[in-house]
Amino acid sequence: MPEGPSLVILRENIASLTGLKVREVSGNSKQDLQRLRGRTLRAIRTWGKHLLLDFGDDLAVRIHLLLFGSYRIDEEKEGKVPRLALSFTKKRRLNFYACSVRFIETPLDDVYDWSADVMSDHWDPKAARGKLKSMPDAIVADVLLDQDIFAGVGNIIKNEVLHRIRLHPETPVGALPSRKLTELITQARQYSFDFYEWKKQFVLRKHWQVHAKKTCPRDGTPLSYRQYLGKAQRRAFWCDACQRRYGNVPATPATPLRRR
DNA sequence: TAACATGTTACGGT
DNA sequence: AACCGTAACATGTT
Repeated sequence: MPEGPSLVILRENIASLTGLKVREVSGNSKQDLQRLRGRTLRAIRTWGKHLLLDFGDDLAVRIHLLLFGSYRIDEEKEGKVPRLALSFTKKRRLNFYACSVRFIETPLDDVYDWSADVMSDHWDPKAARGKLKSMPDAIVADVLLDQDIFAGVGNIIKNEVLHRIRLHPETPVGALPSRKLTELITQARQYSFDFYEWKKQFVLRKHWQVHAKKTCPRDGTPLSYRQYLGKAQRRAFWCDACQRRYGNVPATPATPLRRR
């Protein structure tokens, strides 16, 4: 559920709540939810993996679904206590479960750098390039997950983008030829839009080339897999035959199993 | 069925 | 202060 494109879909699914007034609020969030009572939902925005319910007058609710979060529109989830349940006028409802809920009491434009959001109209590839230039030693698997650079990109998108551009996950940013760096930035956004379309059509999974796969779709080469790769310590799937590693950086030894 | 996963944050230690 | 590693959280799926 929770990568950037899924949040855009969520935003679109609840767009019809814009302009409605909150009649009742409940939920097990620690925020003072009753402050929302009687307020009008002025706008719904997203930034990366954040859903932003803007109630105006410097009060917005930030929802982050993390790994397990979910939502329901105009219905309840059987046997689950909502973290936040909003009842609106016109008998509309919106529930969120197992997620992070926080108030933001600063204008959203002051808090968020919209140019970093790969799904945003304000996405700025040049800004991303500048940030990447300042961190030559970081590996590409880590920078794709860096929300200050590629807000909305998650682990699936990371793995798929790197395969699409035939780039090894452990390549340091500084070792990338200029054109490859351009591809990385371009495809971080392009793949996210492909993800968005496939997700809407319920065909996302079948388009996965490497994520959670065993062999490379190009020629059946067994994929390499590391459970905890890079600083982010996330799963990486890649093909050593077609994903090139740049730079004279020795392959890192297999990551020791992280204690869990 | 136990382990894991599309994610992040809080906290303690250095 | 900045950085690092670990625990914690939560739930559907395999």
